[in-house]
Amino acid sequence: MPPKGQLDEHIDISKHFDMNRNYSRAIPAEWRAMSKVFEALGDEHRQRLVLSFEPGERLNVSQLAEVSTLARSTVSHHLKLLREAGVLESEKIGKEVWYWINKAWLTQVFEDVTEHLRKRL
Amino acid sequence: MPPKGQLDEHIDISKHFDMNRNYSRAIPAEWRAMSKVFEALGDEHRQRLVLSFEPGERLNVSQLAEVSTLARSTVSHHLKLLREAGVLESEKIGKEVWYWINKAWLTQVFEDVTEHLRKRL
DNA sequence: CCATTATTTCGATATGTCTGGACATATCGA
DNA sequence: TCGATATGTCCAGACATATCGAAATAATGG
Repeated sequence: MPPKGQLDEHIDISKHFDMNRNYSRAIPAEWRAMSKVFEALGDEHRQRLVLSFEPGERLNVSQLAEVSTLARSTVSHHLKLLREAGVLESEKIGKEVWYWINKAWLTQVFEDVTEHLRKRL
Repeated sequence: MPPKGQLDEHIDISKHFDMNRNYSRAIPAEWRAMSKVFEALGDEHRQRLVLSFEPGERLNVSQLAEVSTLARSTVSHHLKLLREAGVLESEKIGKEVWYWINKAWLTQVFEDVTEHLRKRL
């Protein structure tokens, strides 16, 4: 008997489904950007941190650590991941580092993925 | 001039920012649904599996395992997570289990989060 | 300088996730 | 019922992430 995955010589299986065979190829740009976002927002603590912001608001690490149940250093770690994912932006002013939501970019990426979902999936 | 969000030492700190203090409270419904999706799509292999589908297409586990670089049991594991997250749906027909993208629901959830992002963040 | 404050980095440990092979279950046809 | 096929589950090792406190870094004011 043929091993799994091997094709029956009489039938070309490729004609039987249109499956996207690009599995190992590059992921579409809009998904690649979103990939980091998914990863960042997949964690409940990071999600809560993001939801701590009011519209247009900037918050520093101490303020975020204050409402969080985590240690300051841990909050700092999560903020770093959120910033690297593009979810948050930050600016250091004096001793403090202020964070805010990268709203425009985030909205754009979400819309791109939604569009890709609509048209290509 | 003081940067936005910076505090005056003479005045009660609580009056200077509207930070959402509901950190430890319930996460909004649209984010709770999205939470699992984020987690599921945060993994590159799972993302590739999802992107393997052509519009409206149904694929079974063997087909998905075939294009994947992972062992069949591993693919099965990832498919389970994607199904539990609501990204994929499945139906068993005979010996085979067919998977497809839960497009309508997924689109809806993405739009809900985008709306929440627009209006509340 | 020195002390203070805000934040990040480091080190250690705990916890969680990914992975593939072995095994179990389900379905179908002979 | 038996054998083949398709899928799911369990397990254990490898690997990654989360967490905290302590130490290090940076900025400020005296």
